[in-house]
Amino acid sequence: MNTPRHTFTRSERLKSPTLIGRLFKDSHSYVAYPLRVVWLELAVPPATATTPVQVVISVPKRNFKTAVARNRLKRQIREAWRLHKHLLYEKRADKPHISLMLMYIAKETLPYSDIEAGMQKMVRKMP
RNA sequence: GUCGCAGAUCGCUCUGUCGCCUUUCGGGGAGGAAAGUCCGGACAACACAGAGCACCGCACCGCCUAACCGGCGGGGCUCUUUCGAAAGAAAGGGUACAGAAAGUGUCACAGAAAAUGACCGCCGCACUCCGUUUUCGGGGUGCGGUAAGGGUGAAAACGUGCGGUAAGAGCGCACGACCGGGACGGGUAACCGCCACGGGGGAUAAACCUUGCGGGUUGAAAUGCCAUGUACACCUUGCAAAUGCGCGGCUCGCGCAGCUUCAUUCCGCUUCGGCGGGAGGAGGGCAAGGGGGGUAGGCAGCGCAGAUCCCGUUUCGUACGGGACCAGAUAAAUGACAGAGGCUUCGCGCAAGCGAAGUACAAAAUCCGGCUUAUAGAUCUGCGGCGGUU
RNA sequence: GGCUCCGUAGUUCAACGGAUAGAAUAUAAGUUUCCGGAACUUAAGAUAGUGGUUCGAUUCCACUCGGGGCUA
Repeated sequence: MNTPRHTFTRSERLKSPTLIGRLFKDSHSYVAYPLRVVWLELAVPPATATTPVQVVISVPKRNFKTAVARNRLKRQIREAWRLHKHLLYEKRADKPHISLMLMYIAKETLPYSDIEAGMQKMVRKMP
């Protein structure tokens, strides 16, 4: 058993505005508190993709007014994704590529342990 | 030492594990405000004969500056404190501070009157009534004169004194205050001092306005460039079919006929291989080469650069030399977690120390110069008060 | 990123620079009713904040805070 490398490079991020627009139009979603998960299967993966999943992380300005608070939450979510994404990769080893959006929906800042628990729940609920 | 005010500076550190962006592969990687976007520029594209009007902005003076509604210094006005009997002086703060003698507007309530000021009062004249019966005194009505006195008000038509008058009045005079243009002295100037002359006009321009000065417009999502494909306009060549007519909302689409084709279906004939006809579907070109616009996306603009800062020399305008600073992301990198330490406050303790809590505000988005706002805590300088020591 | 507009009771709107900021509706109390509704009477409730101009500011000016719209 080789230990997976917990990386998070540029090609693993979802950047295309058109794809993100499709994510909001026709997609599946569920809640793994404190995260809301929006995802979409793509038959043809984008050219920039090198991994089974491309992810975008979002924290709404409505709930967190200052950029400092939003940045810290996004970084914590990113770390949780980085350390747990291999579980989702194993689960979806022979299924199509997906675009994934993780939105932070709690009204206040929660400790990192809660975000980590939400990330594990997200992997369990993903089909 | 402590408290207050003003100014200036700094604004947590280290280790481990796992990561991110960038790179010339050595390395580098948020701020004093990166914020608000309130001013001014650099830079870029477009426009551009000259002048005027309109619109917007600015408004005491000098200097700094690439420039500014910025900074520094000065002047005027004004407020506070201290000293002083007062005049005034000192210190500190504020100041959008051109023009009210170009014109227009507004000035609530109160008050006689708020800008052509006569309500009461005072004075004169005429008529009349009463007392007195000589003069005179008092009242009423009318016509005039008068800004000395009057409750008001934010503001009341220069102030004090003398003269003057029927009563009064800058009506006249003296002194003083204010305004105007002028001489002299000081100052680069704003302005200040002083002298004589003239004047009598409330406030408000962050009301309209007038005067002077400035402003071409748009902003890095500007702008320039590259360009994937079983996508597309157009051109050439080749390929057995790929043409004609009509309609509509007419660079596009639809319908009908013809043409080509079919792992479809029906009928007829059949030597069971097929052939002919009808229905239905599909096709409005394809391939190769050229080639343009440009979507997704990418590159430049965008930083080892500079109106930057420091030091030294200098002919003190400046020039030269040396050094410092050194992010470059684009659905957004500059971190997450764990541990240790520092600092502040509180509690316990004689003390050493122990424990608990806190450690701000806020994150680049082309780049500079300012302004404004947020900010735990720390350091330095100056001034003042209080206490202690010498 | 740039440009631009707005902020008045809980809500929707008024108010030439002039008295104690007005109206509707909502809220509360009372009258009426067997009870409720409706009606009537009464009360409470606001100029986003700070500073300035002015005798006087919701109004004029500056800054701050909050919200909306336009543009690509």
